[in-house]
Amino acid sequence: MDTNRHIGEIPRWGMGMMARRTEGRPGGNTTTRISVRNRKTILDAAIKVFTEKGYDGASIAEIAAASKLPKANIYYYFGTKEAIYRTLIADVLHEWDDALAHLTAERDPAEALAGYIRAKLDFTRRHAAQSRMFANEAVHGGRFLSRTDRARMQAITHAKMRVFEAWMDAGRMDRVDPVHLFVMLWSSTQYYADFDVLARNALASSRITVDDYDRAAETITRIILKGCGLAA
Amino acid sequence: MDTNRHIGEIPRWGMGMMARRTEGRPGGNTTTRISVRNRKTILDAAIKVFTEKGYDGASIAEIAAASKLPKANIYYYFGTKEAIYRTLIADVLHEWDDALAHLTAERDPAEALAGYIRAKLDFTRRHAAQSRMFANEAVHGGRFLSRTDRARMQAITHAKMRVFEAWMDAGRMDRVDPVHLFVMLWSSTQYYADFDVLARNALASSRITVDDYDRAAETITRIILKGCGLAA
DNA sequence: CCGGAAGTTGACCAAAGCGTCAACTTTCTC
DNA sequence: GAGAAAGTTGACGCTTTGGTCAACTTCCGG
Repeated sequence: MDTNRHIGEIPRWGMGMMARRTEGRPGGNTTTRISVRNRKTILDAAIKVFTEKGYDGASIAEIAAASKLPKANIYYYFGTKEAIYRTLIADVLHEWDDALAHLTAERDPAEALAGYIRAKLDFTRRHAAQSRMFANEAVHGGRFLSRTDRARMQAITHAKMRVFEAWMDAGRMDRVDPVHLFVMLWSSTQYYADFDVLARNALASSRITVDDYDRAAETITRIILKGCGLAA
Repeated sequence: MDTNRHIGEIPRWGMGMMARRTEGRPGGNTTTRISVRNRKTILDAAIKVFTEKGYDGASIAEIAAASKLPKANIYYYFGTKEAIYRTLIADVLHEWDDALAHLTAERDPAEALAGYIRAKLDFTRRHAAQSRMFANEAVHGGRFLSRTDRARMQAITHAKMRVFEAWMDAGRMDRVDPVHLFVMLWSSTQYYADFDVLARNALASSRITVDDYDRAAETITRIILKGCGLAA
């Protein structure tokens, strides 16, 4: 209903099976100077457009305009709108791993949590567009999150929940439900990027500054740490 | 670029000025049995569609199908897609006030906060679709949030922040930044509805149950209260 | 039970959307 | 520097979409 719309069941091009488009695209797999540069240009432009308009609202024409390349050229590198989007989603998913790396069972819980909160807020501040793009995807039910993506996310989340549990077992923090603690961490650190308008409205300012992020980090850290029985 | 597309600068219908559409619509203002029923039918169907697809992704044809009314009939009651959407957004905005009513300076802070968290989670659970629709609107920068809407939200938020400050001044809770406390409350209670896919993934279940919501309420309440120096 | 208001609806329109294509130019490779 | 591979692009096809319209039926107060 989205893609392949007027192509129907039977491929019209020669060659066997599907192939073509996304994979097998003419410029889809090349790694030449030009192709690398152009793919980057396109993805950068696409982030902006997808962030502002969402998947459905974004048009290839707009991405073309933003990247200053003709529409047909976009199709030369990415066979479909979906292919561009999926690439971007996969990217952001991987980029979150860095912040998560803070949470290891060996570290001091207070230190680790504080580090995580700070790293996560830092990331969302610097990559607000991607953050929002992902938020949009999630709000729409994760239509383009593959089974693998979900499994990966789940594995990582659960690994971190086991870290919390290890801390609790060792009596190093209060016993709380790890899932919901994780949600609190995740949601409060995402908020400023994902719901920028609302945050700005609450802060009564036209832009969220680095100072705002600092204060957010401090407040969230203090409440979470104390809330989990971790002395400051 | 969205609406009024092929109408251009000059209205084509007779009558002076704009008028027509949204306001002045034929069936736009009537309060007959039939019109009330149909408007409700349409809005109910529209919530579903807008929630799933977002503003841009939703099509009137789809809303028509979902409400089992012909497309032209939708236009009889709502002049534009935007009019339907705006109505829905305005509605949800008002419905949040109820939960907020918990937060008054006179009440015991611990009790008030616990009540708020519970009420908010309850609301998002029962009106998950609207919640998500609003989240989607916010993620897209609040294109359809009028100046009045924003002002109202800001006024309410700030009023509640003053409640927090009153509690702090009276030494009834720790001194923390009220904006960011508010964000923590808001974001963690919205998460389960807005990011349903992610929450389900973390919970490793196919549906978020009432029990899940209970555990969420308990965990969030405990961490926030203790985190703000409020004895359980 | 009549006349006007309210409601219903199929057919239609123009714009915008995604994706295609074939001809052309630039860039490599040997 | 010639031939092949890679890249470029304007014009085009078909579908969907928001919105309109005019003819028709139903409803309701007097």
